[in-house]
Order: sequence, then structure tokens, then C-alpha cells
Amino acid sequence: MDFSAEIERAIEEMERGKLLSTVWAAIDEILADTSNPPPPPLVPAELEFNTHPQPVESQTEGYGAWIPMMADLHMFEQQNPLMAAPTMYDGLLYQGDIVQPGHLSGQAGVYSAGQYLPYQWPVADVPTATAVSHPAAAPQPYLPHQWPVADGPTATAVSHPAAAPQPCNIVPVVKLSEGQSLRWIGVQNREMLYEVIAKDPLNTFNSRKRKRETQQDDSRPYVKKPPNAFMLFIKEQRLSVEAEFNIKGITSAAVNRILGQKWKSLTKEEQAKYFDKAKEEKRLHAQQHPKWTTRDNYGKKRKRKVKASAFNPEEDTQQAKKLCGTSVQTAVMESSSSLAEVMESSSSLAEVMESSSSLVEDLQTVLVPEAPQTQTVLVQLPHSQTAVTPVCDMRHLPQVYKVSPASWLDLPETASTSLASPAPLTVTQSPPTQRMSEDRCHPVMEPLEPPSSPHCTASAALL
DNA sequence: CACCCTTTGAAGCTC
DNA sequence: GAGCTTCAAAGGGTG
Repeated sequence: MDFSAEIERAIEEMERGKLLSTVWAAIDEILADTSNPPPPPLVPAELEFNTHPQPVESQTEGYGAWIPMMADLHMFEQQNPLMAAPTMYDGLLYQGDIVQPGHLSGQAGVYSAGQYLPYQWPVADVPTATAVSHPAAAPQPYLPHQWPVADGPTATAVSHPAAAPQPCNIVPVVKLSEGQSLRWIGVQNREMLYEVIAKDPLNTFNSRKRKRETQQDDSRPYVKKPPNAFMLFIKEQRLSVEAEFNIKGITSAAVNRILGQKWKSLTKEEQAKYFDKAKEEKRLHAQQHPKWTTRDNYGKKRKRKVKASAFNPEEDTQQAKKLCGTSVQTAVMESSSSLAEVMESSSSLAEVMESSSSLVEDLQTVLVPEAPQTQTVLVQLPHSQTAVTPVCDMRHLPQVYKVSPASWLDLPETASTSLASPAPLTVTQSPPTQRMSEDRCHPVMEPLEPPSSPHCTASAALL
């Protein structure tokens, strides 16, 4: 196989759309007019440019498929850790030694302490999704889950022309075995780190359902409870929510959190429709099973464990509600609006930052990594590329980093890049902090401050 | 493979 | 009656 030709062909496919250029130009203009940059471009679903699916499995089906990793080498540059997503986790599993190479530091940057941190709508784990970033808005925080190589057609980042990447002469190609996929985990010593993970072994739904249905300790058939109004609601809305987020592997628990908030946001009249349905279901159920009561099902299923948590359950609940309350509802709304709408409708920067960062948090909870059977793949970075860091670890506990802008890329400064181009950031680990809860801690966004020293630490401090 | 997670509401259970 | 527990759905995660 001619890898070079294959890679060249893949790179050629990474054409940039006119629309994207227009968006960049608009953002540049806006940024040039203000000392405090506008909210970062949230990338709505409609703006999923690209995407020329990379022939992940088309070349050799299944086993032994060759994946040209990072066929669009611009992606490296787009994944700078300008903002570490304010994870609510305190990192138990700090990933050591992941820092920005020193040679990139020492030049001026526009980002200063507490200043607006660009953020990009995470388009995570969507096989055909595109990570769209803009140098003016700076690279987005990057979730390991976002790495689009694995498991289907690869996604492609669209980069700003003004931030054309330096040539890279190393294009990693990793051969995967059947049932394996790749997940990007970070950079170490200028090497991209990937892990090879096993795909989900099986879908347990059917077997679980079968088991439940046969889980009768007497001769009578198991009669399920009639669904209540909320159950009817989530049954009806689940698919649309999953489609709306379009996140592969989104858990039902996460969807239910979203739907819980949606349910509460319904008017009484809207809810009444489901209460009426539930009433009707209950009536039919009583007709079909006149002697049945919910008592019949008591103890027929699992015994739920009472959470003996040392932490405040109310607080946990509130935290969860906060996560899916503001952030997810925001996500639902904003993901369906255009970039211009988002930018226009954003009443305040802080508001957008809060909702955006909350979304990242929520998506971190939403995107539960697969059970790892891992192996690390090292990929060397070209000089122009900067260190990136995962904001999540591989086992539910996103790592916590402080992110500091360090320098400018060694790019020729242009009218558009002088202000717009982001400084590459160093990534340093926060010291281990107190454990906040079973698996979460509370994110803290530092208040926005006026621009000051270009070398100040960016506002991604976390608890 | 059974249960967990996560939500709200309804019903049963305990005190 | 108050407060707690269980179970409805869903499907990926976990042990």
C-alpha cells in the first residue's frame, strides 16, 4: 500500500468550504473591533462542515484496516489546550509529564488572566462530525472522546487559512486489529499519545430484558407497572434527544437527565397530555390485569442500594440538575442555532462561558469512555504543533489541568492573525486537590478580567 | 449476566 | 400523613 499517496489524497480532500471562510472573516472582523473578544463560536450541528469520510474500513474491511491517523494534519494545531474544560472532577489519575515544549514559549499573546477562553462546541465521538475551530477563537478544549479516528468514518478538522500549519513530515499510521479503535489521550514529549481500545463487546439489552422477563419466582407472569406520565414522555422523546445531540454512545442516564429537565420545562398543559395518556394506560392496565397491584412487583427486581455517601446527596442532586439544567438546555437550544445567532444572542460573555463550560462538563459525564483495554500509540509531533491535553481520563475522571498561554506560534503575523491567532498554551498539571465527591467536584470559572499581561495564566483554574 | 446509572411519578411500605 | 422504597423505560457501563 502506498501510504504517502494515500495520505496526500486524504489531505487533498480537506478543502475548506466557502461558508467557513465567511465565518472566519466575520469573526476576525468582530474581534478586531473589540478588546474583549466576543463569545467563542459555538458550532451548531448545521455547521458540521467537511466531512469527507476517511476510508477507515473501506480499504480492508474489519480486521487489519489501516487508518491514516490525522490525515488532516491541521487538526494537530487545532487541538491546543487553550482552555481546559472546567471539569467537575478532581483528577485522581493525573497524567504526568504532559507539558508544552519550552521552545514555544516566550512571545506575546492576547489572552490574559481571566479573559475569555475560546470554546468550541464539542462534537464528540460523532463519526462524521467535524471539529471546527478558528484561530481567532483559539483552539477548543479537546476531549479525548472527540478523537474522530476510531470507529467509523473519520472526521476532519477545518482550520483557518491564516493559521496554516507548518509542514509535517510524519504521518502516523496505525494498524488496528478487529474490534479495536483509537482514542487520543494527549501529548507527551511532542508525541501524540493514543490508546488502542477494544470496542464495546456486546449489547446487553436483550439479554437483560430476557432475564427480567424470566425473573419470576412464581408461576404468574410478570406484569409490569403501567408507565407514568414521565415515562411516557421519555419514551416519546428519547430518540429525538439522542438525535439532537447526535453523540455516539450517549448513555441513557445522560439522556434521562436531559429529559428530566425538559419535562420540568414543559408547561402544565403540555404535561397534561402525558398525564392523560398515563391515566389511560393505567385504566387499560387495570382492565387487563384487574387483580394486579404494584405490590406484585415489589422485590421482583433488584434491590436498590441506598447510597451511603459521605457527601451531601442533595448537593449531588443539585449538581446533576445544574449540569443538565442550564448546560444541556443551553446545548439543545444553541446546537440548533447558527453561529451568528449564537453570537448575537449571547447576552454576556460570562453567560456564554458558563453555559459552554457547563456543557463540556456535562458532555464529559455524558460521554462515558469505553472500558479500556489499552495500549499506547506514540506519534511524533511536528515542530509547529503544540501540546494538547486531555480533559478527561479514561475512567470517568477527567484530569484537571491548569492551562496557561505561553507563546505565539512562529507564524508570520498578518492582519487577521495579529489579534486573532491564539497563543499556544502550556499545559501544566494542577496539584492534586481535595476530593470533592464520589466522582465529581465543582467547577469554578474565574471571573473575567480585562486584558493584562499576555503571559498570565488563562482562566481555567479548577478545583 | 444482573445490576447500576439517571430521571419523575405512582404506589406500597414503615413508623 | 410523612418519609422512604420500589419500579416503570432505556441502553451503555460495571463487576
